[in-house]
Amino acid sequence: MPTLNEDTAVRLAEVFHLIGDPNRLRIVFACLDEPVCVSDMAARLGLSASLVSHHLRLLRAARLLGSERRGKQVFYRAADEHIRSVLKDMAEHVEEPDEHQESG
Amino acid sequence: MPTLNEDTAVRLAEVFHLIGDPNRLRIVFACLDEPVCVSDMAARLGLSASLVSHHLRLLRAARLLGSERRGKQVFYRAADEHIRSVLKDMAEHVEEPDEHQESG
DNA sequence: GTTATAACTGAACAGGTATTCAATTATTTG
DNA sequence: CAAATAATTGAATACCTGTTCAGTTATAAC
Repeated sequence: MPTLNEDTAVRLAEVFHLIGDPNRLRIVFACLDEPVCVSDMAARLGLSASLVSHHLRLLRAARLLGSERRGKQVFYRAADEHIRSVLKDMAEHVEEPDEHQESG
Repeated sequence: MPTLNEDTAVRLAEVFHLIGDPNRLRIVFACLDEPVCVSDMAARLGLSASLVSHHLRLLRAARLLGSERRGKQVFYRAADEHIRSVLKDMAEHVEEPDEHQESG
């Protein structure tokens, strides 16, 4: 994997930028395995519905989440398997102690 | 993987935030497989040495990169295998067409 | 129709941050 | 020592973004 194409870098970075916010990351995690409606999400995460909705719009626009309306409620869920994989891998990295490195 | 611990979310998001900038992402990619010195990196990416250095400091502080001085030059390289895995997975996600989703 | 609930939207604001420029610190060479 | 190259640092700035608040739209129940 050599130097990264500038255009690809921008698109990739956009995705990382989105999950680079704690609340947005928690939102993605919340609907990783099952669809969750906005109000439940807000309650579970202790955030306002407005804030959650703002974040959901961004996540959906980037196709990280998909949405489906059921009556008055709108359910969101993680889009695909890649997201799951990425989050799991990165979680491992964070948990890890510090081997790998010769200077800080 | 249920709701994400708030503290873990913050630390995870910090990592994603770092590679959520196009230039920083390209920097990580540039030294993914081999150590690269700052000046080479700057030249290759078309960025000032100062800017690259600023970004490198953040990446190193988060232990995404490791550094090693060789004479006048300082070489940086990606820290471990997780980074590679995450970037590869996410690259796939970006390349993918749009299956998965019932509403935009 | 009205009322109630769920979600979305826009404006506004505070705090954060990517970038540049100038100056400074290493390290090597003459 | 001085000169040259490599890299780091700090301040300044222009831009971006997460959050809140108030208002609006959509759906369901009465």
